[in-house]
Amino acid sequence: MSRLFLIDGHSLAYRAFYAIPHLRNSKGQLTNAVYGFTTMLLKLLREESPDYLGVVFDSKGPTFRHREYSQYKATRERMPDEMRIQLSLIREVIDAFRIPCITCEGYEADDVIGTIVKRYRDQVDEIIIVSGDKDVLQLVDRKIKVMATKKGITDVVIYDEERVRDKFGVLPHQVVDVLALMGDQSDNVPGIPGIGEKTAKELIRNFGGLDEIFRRLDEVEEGLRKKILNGKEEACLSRRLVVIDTQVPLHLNLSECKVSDFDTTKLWDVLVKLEFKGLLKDLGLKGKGYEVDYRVIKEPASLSRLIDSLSSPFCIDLEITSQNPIQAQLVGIAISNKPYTGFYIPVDKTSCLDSNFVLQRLKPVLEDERIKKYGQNIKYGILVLGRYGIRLKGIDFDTMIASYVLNPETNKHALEDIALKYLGERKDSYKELFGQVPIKDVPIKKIFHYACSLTDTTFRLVDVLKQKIMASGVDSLFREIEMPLIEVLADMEMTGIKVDTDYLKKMSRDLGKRITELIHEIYQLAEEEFNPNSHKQLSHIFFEKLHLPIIKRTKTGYSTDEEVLRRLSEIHPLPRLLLEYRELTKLKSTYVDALFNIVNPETKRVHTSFNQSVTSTGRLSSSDPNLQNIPIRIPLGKEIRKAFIPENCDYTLLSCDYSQIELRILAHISRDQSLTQAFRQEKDIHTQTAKEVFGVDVVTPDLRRKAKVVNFGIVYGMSCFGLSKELGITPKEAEEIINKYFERFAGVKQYIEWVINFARENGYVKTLWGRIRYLPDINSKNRNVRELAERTAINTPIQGSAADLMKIAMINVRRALKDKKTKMLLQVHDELLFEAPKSELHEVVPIIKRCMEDIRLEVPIKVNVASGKNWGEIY
DNA sequence: TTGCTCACG
DNA sequence: ACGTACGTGAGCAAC
Repeated sequence: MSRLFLIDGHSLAYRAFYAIPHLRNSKGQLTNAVYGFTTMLLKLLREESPDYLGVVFDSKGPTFRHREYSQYKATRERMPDEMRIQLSLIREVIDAFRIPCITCEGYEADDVIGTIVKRYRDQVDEIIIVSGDKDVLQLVDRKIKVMATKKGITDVVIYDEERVRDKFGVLPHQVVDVLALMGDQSDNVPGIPGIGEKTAKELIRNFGGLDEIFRRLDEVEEGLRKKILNGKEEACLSRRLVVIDTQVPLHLNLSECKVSDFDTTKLWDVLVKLEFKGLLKDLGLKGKGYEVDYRVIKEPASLSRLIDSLSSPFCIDLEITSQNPIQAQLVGIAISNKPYTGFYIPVDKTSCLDSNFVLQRLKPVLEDERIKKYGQNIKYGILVLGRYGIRLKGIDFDTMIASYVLNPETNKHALEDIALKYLGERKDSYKELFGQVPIKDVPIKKIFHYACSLTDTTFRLVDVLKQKIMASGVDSLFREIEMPLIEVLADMEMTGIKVDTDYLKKMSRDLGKRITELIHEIYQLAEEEFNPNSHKQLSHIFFEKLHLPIIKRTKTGYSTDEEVLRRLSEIHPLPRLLLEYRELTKLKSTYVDALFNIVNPETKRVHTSFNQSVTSTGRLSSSDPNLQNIPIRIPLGKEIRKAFIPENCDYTLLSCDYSQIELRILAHISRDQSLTQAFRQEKDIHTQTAKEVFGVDVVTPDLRRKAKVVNFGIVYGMSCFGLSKELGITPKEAEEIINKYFERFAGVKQYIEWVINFARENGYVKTLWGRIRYLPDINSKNRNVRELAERTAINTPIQGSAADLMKIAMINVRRALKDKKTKMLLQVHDELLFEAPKSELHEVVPIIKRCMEDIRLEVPIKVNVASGKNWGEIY
């Protein structure tokens, strides 16, 4: 049985465009319609295996219908530009599938489809029209069906004769008569005024067709008859407009629609361009083939030859047993120093190349500053090599970091992502190649190719990324800040911070006891046992059993967050208990117990990971454990900080934090008179703001608090609603405060307007040190989306410049402390934490202060220094 | 995996 | 009429 499928191209593209709201490639181009269209096409090919397939598009110019009726489709909204630009990409995809795109000048897709249906209905067993448009239902008969998208992009429904009758109450060939009577809003087809869907269908059901109605008008009830008589002309016109023309002068041969293999090269190119990684994988497409020369180093002599050849830049990657660099064991080393080549040195205790031997041989090269090293996530390599007593030097280019400075917004900086994006090569990840098999159990003859391909690809990426970095103007950010920072972070991670495990143990016990008590009290008040961690069960108790008022909703139900609980505790004792329960369990599970479990039992130190390629603004992030969110605001939480201690009693912890760094940056960027003056005169900035905004001379603590909230809000691009909620005042009052602020700090207002404009015109914003963040949504038609982009445009230069500044300081501090015993341990965005011998304090404090403050801006930069016997007692 | 909540700057 | 402050990571429940 042979089947022909005819797709209404525009109809399907529209459906895809609206079904998939946001999808962009890394260049910010909208690709939602192409993606949806391609997915649907692929699904159709797979599930229906059509014998013949064609995609039909409307022609560009006016059609005979426009000549017939000048108002035809006049109310139709113009195709959105974001959609229009995707049409040619859709055609490229169709082309790559070797499917014909069919159009005919002066005719709509429906007419072309109708013509094809009529012409070839005898040559195939079945024709299926794929369209979201109901007009084509008129073509349905025994052999012709319509496949319509129901909702989303994959849900479809098939209309055959019976289904049309069930759904519309008339036979397929009667559809045109129904439309002639009721009209079609979307095409601006008039129909008869006063006759809607219901009446139209009933008339056609009773009379069989339009002509029959006019012949037997006397049988129609009087009011309706009048309408029909008056509207006769419109009805006839409408009918001519909705009837599909099946006599289109079309040059097409059925054989052109014969489905064949797709053009892999073309498909590869277009899918890479669009960055549809999932589809590439789905289709099993590989990049263009290329010859590689990958070798295994099996004995000392060839190792020597390799080492001798390593005089120019090379790329290195370590194959290890674990994700965690602290416990990772070396399995092999891959090296590439020319494109398309690679060497793999397996290290094994049992062979003559054991890890110590190989590393000792490589050490002089690895530690040679003059020989440049390339790598992907080099920090990891530094940490592993550090454990083998090797200090990697000459670190020149990290492809992961390069990808990050090029586009900090994405989280796709894995080698597979970068290779696809910049080389157009699809790489298999370890998991795809070897699954769950541990690296030690993968035979060398398989792993060597994988390992060499990693270094080879990384090596070849360097040139491409260098070009991109120059073109984006982020070269000095990359060279002078991000690359040097890698070693600083590696040092800090290696050092770690000491934790008082006995103290944590006791705290865990105490918290545990109190939590048990609380649970009992909660059960009593709730009069039943339930899991207080379960948001669902809790909502049930609060809002269905106790009928407490609903304060806030979440996407899926009722909110029970802190604000809600606080307000509910005014009227019921249970929420208060829940608040305490939440606080204690959070502290216990997230901090006390988690920290205890991750401490190195021998050294009693924890080693966090500082990630350099995560945030969109340029900040660092910390994980495993996250040491950037250790409690400080709430009193009990602060107790946890006391668990962080110096190595021994000769040492002390030293904290150096930037004072009001973001507001100082704002003062610098905006050059605002009042703001810069306040900082130059070393005024308390919140007090000063309060004076200006509230117009008072004596600032009460409460007014200062309010001004502080305003200052925070400014940096975030707040709305009057946001401020009103934060201060517990009406939006009107908040608006007055904001207006007053902008009146007194006009430079800040100007900055905000300027930066939003800059983003609109350029599609990105920049920090003081040239870090870029793209904002593709800045011109979005969706207000919420656009306004978020505007707030981001305001905030990113501020937050990001502060991050840049801190990174510069860290690099300088490390260099200045090179010969000191004092060690940098942690960075918490605006604070650096050190471990210093008490005897060295007087020496290092001025050094650190100078490094951190020595950045010339319009306003002075100030660092507060404090020390203590644990992290909790510093402040 | 997603959603909610909550710890930090 | 709607939804509304920037940037993170982690634990837990429920699917």
